[in-house]
Amino acid sequence: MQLAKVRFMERKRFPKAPCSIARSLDVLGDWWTPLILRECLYGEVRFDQMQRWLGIGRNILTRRLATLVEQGVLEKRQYQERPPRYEYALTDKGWDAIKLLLAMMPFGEDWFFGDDEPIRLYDRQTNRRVRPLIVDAETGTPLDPRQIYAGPGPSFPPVEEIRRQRFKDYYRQHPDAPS
Amino acid sequence: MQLAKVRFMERKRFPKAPCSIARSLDVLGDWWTPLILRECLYGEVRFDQMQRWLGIGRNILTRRLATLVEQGVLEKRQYQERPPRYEYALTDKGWDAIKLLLAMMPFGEDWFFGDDEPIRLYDRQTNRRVRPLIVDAETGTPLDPRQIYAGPGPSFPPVEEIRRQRFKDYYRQHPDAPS
DNA sequence: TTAAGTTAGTTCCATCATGAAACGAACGCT
DNA sequence: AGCGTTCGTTTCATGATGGAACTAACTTAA
Repeated sequence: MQLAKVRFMERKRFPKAPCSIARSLDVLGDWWTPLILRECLYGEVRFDQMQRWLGIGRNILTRRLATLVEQGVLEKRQYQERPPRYEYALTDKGWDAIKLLLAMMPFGEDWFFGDDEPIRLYDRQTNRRVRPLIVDAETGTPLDPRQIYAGPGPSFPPVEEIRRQRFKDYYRQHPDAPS
Repeated sequence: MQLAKVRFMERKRFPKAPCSIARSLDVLGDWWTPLILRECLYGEVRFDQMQRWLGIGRNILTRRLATLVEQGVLEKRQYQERPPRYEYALTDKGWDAIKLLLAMMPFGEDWFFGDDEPIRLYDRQTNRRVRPLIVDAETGTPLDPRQIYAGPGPSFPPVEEIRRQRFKDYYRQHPDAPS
């Protein structure tokens, strides 16, 4: 018979957190998942290819792929009958997740590589170099995080309203902080 | 006397990986770090504030903050003499990291919230709504990951050239894949 | 001046997650 | 039949984590 043991420490997840960041991290917030998606972008879509390039444990890869399929980020599809072999294809959601990886590239280049970017992106049609940049969708101007503040949307739980208030207070006291 | 024990399993890190994504993940690739940075964006820059909002263990928070300061993402600064109290301010590098969080928001909204975005961003000057979007820096057009391929930059280790070749092979065989 | 509260941590411990290596099942080749 | 390859699963030792208790230094209330 199974006793109802008290559970300490489960990795915290926020499946209902009213925060896009937390929810996104729930999907790809661990160490390996983004790298697995990177392999998909590079065209390494088979179990063994991924395993070799990443040096990830096969058991871990098994679990991660299962989770990603479960979450609708990847799609397992058979590419061969006998023996049955599978590859993992990005779904629409998966391709959207790839955008987050693209956003990481300029950060890595700026802070770790300088002119020595290890990887470059090209347009498949024009073969022209592509550089990801985060802008404001309305105006098209590059986003400066220091210029931004956050506020609750329409469905925000009331208790969190306090946070917005705090934010305003803080910046009232430190008009130029933190910089 | 300290015996030279064999070390199994350390969390894999890629401090020298020729990949901006891996290097970025080395800085903020775990579960809590992005949420800590989110709190900084919201103006919750003190130990106890962060701890309460996030529900993170204090020991973990201690370690994460130390790491972030070490990596130059945050700066510990005294805001009070007696008793000495500190707050954590984003550095330039930190503000750049915030951009990655901003990139996550549309993903979370599109796939988890729909019109019910829990958090909105506003311009601190104009108070106009701001929506992050990833575009190509040259042309300003929204990035479509399916339209992109990756290639090695100037400093890429030769062995990785194979990857590029593979990539090309793959897409020669599947001109429209993976979709 | 004493008692209680706050802040910013550290320490200890049980449990979870991870990487390495071994194992295994299904098939292909010869 | 025997061997290798592919795609995993299982086992095990160790690292990472969350929770609770503890500490040290100071502030505030009585």
